Amino acid sequence: MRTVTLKQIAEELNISVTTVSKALKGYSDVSKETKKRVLDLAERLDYTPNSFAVSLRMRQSKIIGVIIPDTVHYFFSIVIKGILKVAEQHDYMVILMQSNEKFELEKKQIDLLLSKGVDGILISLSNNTKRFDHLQKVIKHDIPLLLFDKIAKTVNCSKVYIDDRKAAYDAVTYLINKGYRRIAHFRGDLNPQNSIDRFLGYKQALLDNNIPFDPKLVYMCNNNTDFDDGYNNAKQMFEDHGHTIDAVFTITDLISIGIIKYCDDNGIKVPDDLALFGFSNWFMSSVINPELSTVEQHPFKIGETSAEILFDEIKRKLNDEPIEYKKVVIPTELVIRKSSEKSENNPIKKVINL
Amino acid sequence: MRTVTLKQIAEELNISVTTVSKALKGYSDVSKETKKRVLDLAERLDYTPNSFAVSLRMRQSKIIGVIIPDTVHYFFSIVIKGILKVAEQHDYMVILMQSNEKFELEKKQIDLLLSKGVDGILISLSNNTKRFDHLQKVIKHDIPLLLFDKIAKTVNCSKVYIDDRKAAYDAVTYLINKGYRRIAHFRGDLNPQNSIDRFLGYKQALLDNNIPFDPKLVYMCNNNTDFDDGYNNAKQMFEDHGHTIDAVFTITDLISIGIIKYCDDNGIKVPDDLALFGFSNWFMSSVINPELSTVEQHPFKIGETSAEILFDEIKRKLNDEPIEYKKVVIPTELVIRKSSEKSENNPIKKVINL
DNA sequence: GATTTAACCGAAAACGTTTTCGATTAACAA
DNA sequence: TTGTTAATCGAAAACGTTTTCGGTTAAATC
Repeated sequence: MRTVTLKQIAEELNISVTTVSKALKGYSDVSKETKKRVLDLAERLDYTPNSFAVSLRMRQSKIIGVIIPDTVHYFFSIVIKGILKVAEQHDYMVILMQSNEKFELEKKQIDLLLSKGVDGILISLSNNTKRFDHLQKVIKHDIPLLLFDKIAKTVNCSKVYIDDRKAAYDAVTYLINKGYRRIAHFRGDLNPQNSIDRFLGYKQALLDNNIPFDPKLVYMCNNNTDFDDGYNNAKQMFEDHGHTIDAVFTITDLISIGIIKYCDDNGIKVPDDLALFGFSNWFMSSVINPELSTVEQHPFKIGETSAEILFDEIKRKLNDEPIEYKKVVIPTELVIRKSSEKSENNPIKKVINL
Repeated sequence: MRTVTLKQIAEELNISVTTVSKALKGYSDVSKETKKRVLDLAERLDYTPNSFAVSLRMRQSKIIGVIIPDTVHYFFSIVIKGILKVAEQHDYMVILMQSNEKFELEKKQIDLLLSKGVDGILISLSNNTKRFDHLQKVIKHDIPLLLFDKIAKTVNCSKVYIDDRKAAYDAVTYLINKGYRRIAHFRGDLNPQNSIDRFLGYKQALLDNNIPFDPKLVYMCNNNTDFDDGYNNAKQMFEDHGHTIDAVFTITDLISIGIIKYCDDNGIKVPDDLALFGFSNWFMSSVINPELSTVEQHPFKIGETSAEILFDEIKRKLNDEPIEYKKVVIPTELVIRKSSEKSENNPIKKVINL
C-alpha cells in the first residue's frame, strides 16, 4: 500500500501541489470549489501528511522526550500518566527513556533525544548524576528543558518538585504531637537531594520540639527497590536499642513495609509497640496491615504540571516570546492511617527525659 | 546555537556535500585524507545528522510505538521496562501511549503512530476493543505489528502472551491437591479474553478432579484498579455461603488483597479459614500478610520478547525477507506463599461429598 | 477604454539528507 | 600514441512538505 502524497492528489485533480497544500491548510486563496475537491479526494484516499517532511520543513517534531530513572516505580508510573494525558491534549507524543539510575546512560539518552529533534525534554535525574554538562547542552541547543522530582538546583531551567524538607518536618511533627518522643529515621542514600532534605526535615522537627537529635537513631538504607533494607535495619535497630524506640519515620513507604514485615515476624505490634510513618503513598500502603501513614506527593499533578509548563515554553519559543523559568512546588499532604495511631487503651508509655 | 549541517562542513572544507556525507558514512570512494578532514571537523563542530531529513530520505523513523491500557500497573510498568531495554539495544526509541481502556482512544493513537511514521507497533488491547479495523489498517500499511498480553486471536500478526487457561488450571489444581475442595472463583469482566480463559481453566481443573462446578461460587469483579471489588464480593460470598468455602482463586492479586482486607476486618484467618490464590504476582503480594500465592507472568520477558520479535520483523522488512508471524507463549509459574498453605495443626476439615 | 482590484493559482525555493551516475584525473599498459 | 583502469569527487535527483512571491484572469471602477 503506497502512501498517498500531495503530489498524487495534485496530479489526480490536475492542479499544483501548492494549491493542494493550501486547500488542506485552509488558506484563503483557494476557491471554494477546488478546496472541496481537494478535501474530498484527500478524505477518500485517506491522506495523511508525511510527518518527516513536515518536521523537516517546520523544524518541529511534535515529540517531547521524558527520562526517568525507572518505570517500575509506582510514583513514576503515575507521573508518566500525567505527562501522557497533557501531551495528548497538546497533540504531542512522548518518547520515554529510563536511565536505570546510571549517569552515563542518562547522558547518552539526552544526546539521542537531541539528535531526534524533540521539541522539549522532561527529566528526573538519576541518583548518580552529579555533573550537569548534558543538561547544559540541552539549554545551549535552545530546547526547552524541565527537571522534576529529582532536580539539580544549579541548572537554569524550570523545575517541578515537592518540598521534601517540609513534608518530612510535618510528618515528624505529627508524630511528636501524637506523643511519640523517641523517633528513629531510616534515611536514604546521600546522593539524591530528596533524602538529604527529608533527613533535615526530620532533624529540624525534633529540634523545634526540644527533642535532642540522636545520630544513633538514624539508619541508612541505600536500596530502594526491595524491602530488605527496612527489614534488616529494623533488626539492627532492635538490637541496638531494644524496645525503647517509639516510632520510625522512613524515607519511603517501602522501608516502612520492611519494618512491618520484621515486626510481624517477631511479634512486635504496629503501631502499639512501634509507630511507623512512610513517604510517597505507594499503592500498597493502603493495603498492608496495618495501613501505613505516609506523605502524599501527588505524582499525577507533578506530571501534569511539568508537561504544562514545558508545552508553554515550547509555544513561547515558537512565538519568539520571552521565557521565564518557573519553579513550582507541589504541596504535599500527610495521609494518616493506622500505623501511626496508637490505640486508646494502649497509650504511649515510653517518654524519655527531655 | 545554529545546528550544523553537511552543507556547512562542506563549505568550510571547500568540498561537496556529497563527499562529506560519504566520508561520514564510510564510503570507499573518499580519499583517506579528505575523510580525516571531514571526520575531524564534524567531531569539532559536534555534528549530528538531522533526523527529520534522514527519516524523510530513508523512510525510517527509528521509533516504535507502544500502546498499553494503563501505565499505572505493576505488570505493564515491567513490560515497558523490558521493551525499553531491547529498544535501546537496537538503537530505537519508544513512543508510549496509553489507551485508558478506551477503544476510541486506542484507535486514534494507532492513527497518530501511523502518521508519525513509526517503524513498528506493540500493543496490548484495551478491554473495550472488540473490533479490529484499526489493527488491520496497520497491517495494510505494511507496518510490523505485534500484540502482547491482551491479544486478538483473529488478527493476523505476531503475538506474545501467556496461557491463561493453563495457568489458572495449574493454580486451581494446586489448591485441589492441597486438599481444598470447595473453591470459589472471583472472575473478571467478560471482555478481555484473559478473564474468560482463567475462568475456563478454573472450571476445567474442578471437572478433571471430579469436583462439580457450581456457578454460585463464581463472583464477578469488573473493576481492577481498586480492591473494593474483592472486599465486597468477599462479604457477599460469606453471606451466601457462610463459612463453607475452602479457598478462592481470583482473577488478579488485587482481588485477593481485597478479600484479605475483608477477612482482616472480620476475624477470618487466611489461610486457615480461607485459602487464597491470586494471579500476576504484583509486588505487594510478597509484602502483604499473609503473603499471597499467585501466578508469575514474567512481564519483563513478555516485553523483551515482544520487542525482539518486532525488531526482527522490521529488519526483515527492510531486507525484503519473508516474514512469518510468531506466536510465543511465555511460560508461567506458580508462586507458592502462605495464603494457600494451611498450617499443620489446622488441616482442612471441610470436604464435601463427591 | 483604461486602470485598478480581487480572486485564484502555481513556480520555485527551502528544509538536510542519501545515493546514483557520470566526470575527471593520473597512472599504467599496450 | 591510444586505451584501460583505479581513485576520487560532485551534480543532481529524490524524499514530501510549506510558504513566498509573482502571474493570470475577470470583474469592478474611473
